[in-house]
Amino acid sequence: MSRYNARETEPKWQAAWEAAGSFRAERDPAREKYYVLEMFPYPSGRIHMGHVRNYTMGDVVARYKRARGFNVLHPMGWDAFGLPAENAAMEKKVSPAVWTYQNIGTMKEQLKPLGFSLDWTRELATCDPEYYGQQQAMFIDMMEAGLAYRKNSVVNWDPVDMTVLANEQVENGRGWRSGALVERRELTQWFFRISDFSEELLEAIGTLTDWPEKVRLMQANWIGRSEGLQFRFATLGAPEGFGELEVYTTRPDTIFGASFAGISPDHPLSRALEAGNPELAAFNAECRRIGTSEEALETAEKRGFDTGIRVVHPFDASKELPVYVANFILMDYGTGAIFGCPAHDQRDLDFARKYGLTVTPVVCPENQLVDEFVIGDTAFTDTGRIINSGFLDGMTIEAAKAEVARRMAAQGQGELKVNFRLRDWGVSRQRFWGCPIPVVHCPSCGVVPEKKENLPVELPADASFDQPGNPLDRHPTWRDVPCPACGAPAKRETDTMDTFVDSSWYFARFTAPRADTPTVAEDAAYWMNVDQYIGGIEHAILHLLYSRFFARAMAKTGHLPQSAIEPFDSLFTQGMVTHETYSTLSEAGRTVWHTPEEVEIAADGTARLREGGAPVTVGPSIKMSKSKKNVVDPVDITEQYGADTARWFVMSDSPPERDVEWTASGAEAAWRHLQRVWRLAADAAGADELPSAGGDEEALALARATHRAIAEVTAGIEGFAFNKAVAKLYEFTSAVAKSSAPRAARIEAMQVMARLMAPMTPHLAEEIWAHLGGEGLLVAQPWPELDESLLKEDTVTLPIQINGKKRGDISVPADADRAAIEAMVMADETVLRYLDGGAPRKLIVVPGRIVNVVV
RNA sequence: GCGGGUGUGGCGGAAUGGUAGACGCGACGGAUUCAAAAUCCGUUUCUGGAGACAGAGUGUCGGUUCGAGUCCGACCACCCGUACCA
Repeated sequence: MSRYNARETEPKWQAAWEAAGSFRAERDPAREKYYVLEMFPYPSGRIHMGHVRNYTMGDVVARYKRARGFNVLHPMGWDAFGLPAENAAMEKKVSPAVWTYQNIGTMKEQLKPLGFSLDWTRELATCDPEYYGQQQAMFIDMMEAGLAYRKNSVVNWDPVDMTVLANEQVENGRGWRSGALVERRELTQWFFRISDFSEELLEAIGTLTDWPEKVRLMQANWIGRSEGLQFRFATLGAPEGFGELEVYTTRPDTIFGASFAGISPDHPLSRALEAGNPELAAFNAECRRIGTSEEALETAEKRGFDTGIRVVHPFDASKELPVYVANFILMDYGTGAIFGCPAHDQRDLDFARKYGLTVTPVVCPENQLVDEFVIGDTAFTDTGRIINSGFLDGMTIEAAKAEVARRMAAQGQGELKVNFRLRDWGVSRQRFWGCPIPVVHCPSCGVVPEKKENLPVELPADASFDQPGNPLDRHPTWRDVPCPACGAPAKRETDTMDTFVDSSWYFARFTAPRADTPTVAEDAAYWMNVDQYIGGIEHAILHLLYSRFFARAMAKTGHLPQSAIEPFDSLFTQGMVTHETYSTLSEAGRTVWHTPEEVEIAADGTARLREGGAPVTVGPSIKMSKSKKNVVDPVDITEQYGADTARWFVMSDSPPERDVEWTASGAEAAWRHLQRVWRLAADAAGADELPSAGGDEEALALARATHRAIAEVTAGIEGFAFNKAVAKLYEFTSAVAKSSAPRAARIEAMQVMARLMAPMTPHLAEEIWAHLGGEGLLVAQPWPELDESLLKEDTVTLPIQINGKKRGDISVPADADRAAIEAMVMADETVLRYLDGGAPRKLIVVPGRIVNVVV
């Protein structure tokens, strides 16, 4: 018996598919289309198990849908701009473009042998001028449509490297390279008006019925609609021009519990006070060192600075509240100023306790006496009745909110306002390796878009990375250009675009990747939307929200049909591939990460370096990442066992939406199973026709198993439960192996086996198909048809519970009614034993499911 | 901090409120073999018992139900995101 040789077989079928053009997608209005897309990879240099898992899932869907008769679009590209290329440029003296295209070449070489059914003729890379030139054209359209504008905003500034840092590059408030304390610096930057769409993006979540509920929730919370009151305090002792302090609150009902007002360190009032108050200036400087990330700001110790300014309570002029600058108030949300009601907000309470401010409860739980209600260390945030609040006393929270709003409006001091947490999308990056923002700054004309015929504005090939900062800033021949409007000497914008812009429309570009416009109407109309989008849960908010916005912006500027403003019909978020982390400490006390290959794990679980034997700290299993070096190379698996084994393995065991921890042990098992299937096929083909009594019965039993497999595998694939589909294929394999059905029946079973396995293990499936005399390429065959009549069972086994515990079971005809089952149960030996002569207190019969006898 | 998720044998996991542990890995036993590899068959949640069987058991504590891994409440641990990593 010859063994199945993946190394020879896989390239053979890949060549056959290539020659047949099996995966080329052509627009054909006569056929129903299906667009399946996996989030495109960043070309880091090598593919990893996460890619294999992601693209295998998409490929299973693509191949299955093709077998179902759809005209399938399944493209691939590269999310090719980004920081790592610049880091490589600085560290290895290689140009970002060279580094990136080399990586793309390597990764393509590693992907191809996996046999994904991709239309490679549509390949694109976002760093290619062919792609980003069209992006620049859309940027100009968006400027003209009022969707792009400039305003000031803050960045992390490294004062030693004189460069802007990404949040990731800030470690404990210091720059990762220089170690310098980070500052916040204000720059004029480009923004997209995503906040104009807050309400619509929120509303439309309701239409995304084939998205995971968790993603819809996360997006809704991110957009963060709140209904509140915006009002103005009169100030005492504030500088010129700050007679009022405008605050936003969602709890106007607690206004009588207010004990302080708080403003962000970046609030204009705080900035105005800094000049004459060195202490405050120092406090603010320290706050700014926390950086710009919300996480860092929120987890930092809550601190405040009493400005000495007071505000007057809007309903009681005798009450004055101190105004604090507080490090936890974000300038980006609301007005950058709040009032604090410690009794009913935990953060305010912590703050009040720290600075000795009064804590007055103004909402009392219904079941508690007002006199006995005191606030300890926990703020009361539930519902109740208003107390200690003058004219609000006795009201519900809702009534009090309305009353406060009414009186504020009457006093001309405030108004109801709907607020969103979602901020406009800042797209400027002070970096080289991104899509240049196609505008020119002219001393007389101001900000002028580049002429479309001059696009693309290409990145220079000769940038230097020998000093930190953006090389475009110090590249005179690239930077100095005539103004597109008046021709006078002017300067290009040297900021490039956020890489999220690149990934916000690549799905649309795939429908016409070589066009000299961003999209082509007919192609977009035919192929959009993406029917099935697959990617990591880590993109649940930003990438998907930006794409939803961008599709709307493209519709407004005529680049997508209105029907495509929600570009992803169905979304599946796969779990990540995780692995343990291995680290040692360097002499300088810094953490040094090691790859799994560098580490040897002993039987007792302790780990040491293969080289030198130094003890290694084993960290928790987290997302595979280059920076932590906890990566496993799929190329090794593919070379040893073949693509089908790797594909089969990543589809088995773990449910696709869950994280999977990579272990090497299963690959061997997957390979063994594929060998077994091959042997079964070869056996069936070579079997002698044995005249066996009962052959018909055996054949029927095998046909039943076959059709059960068709039903179960189909359900598994349709329901994105690939691990269950795989489990059912294991069972089916077992059934065929044990069957002594005649040759023809076994050949038929194995032909169905090949067709059911084809989405996961396409090469093996083709080989079996050919070996068993199947017509043409299996890839062009339809999905096996199910004969429902073969699924029906004559008898079913019902478990019997006594008091909810299983004590036995009975076999009953499948069509037995309740009364018949009851009679059989009451005659059952086990039941009689437990009843001990008595009558059951209750008898629950769920036909086809279970029987429960309560004694 | 905040938002979202996950938690079941030695391991990955299965289970429309209805037999907890399908399927796979590992382990153990057997067949085949001069022997091994490969392959095939069987056992495998834990505790007690020769066994029939009994008791316990789905992160922790409590609740709803004839019946809870599944529903509700409180907590614990870990993971993802937190707007300049992609």
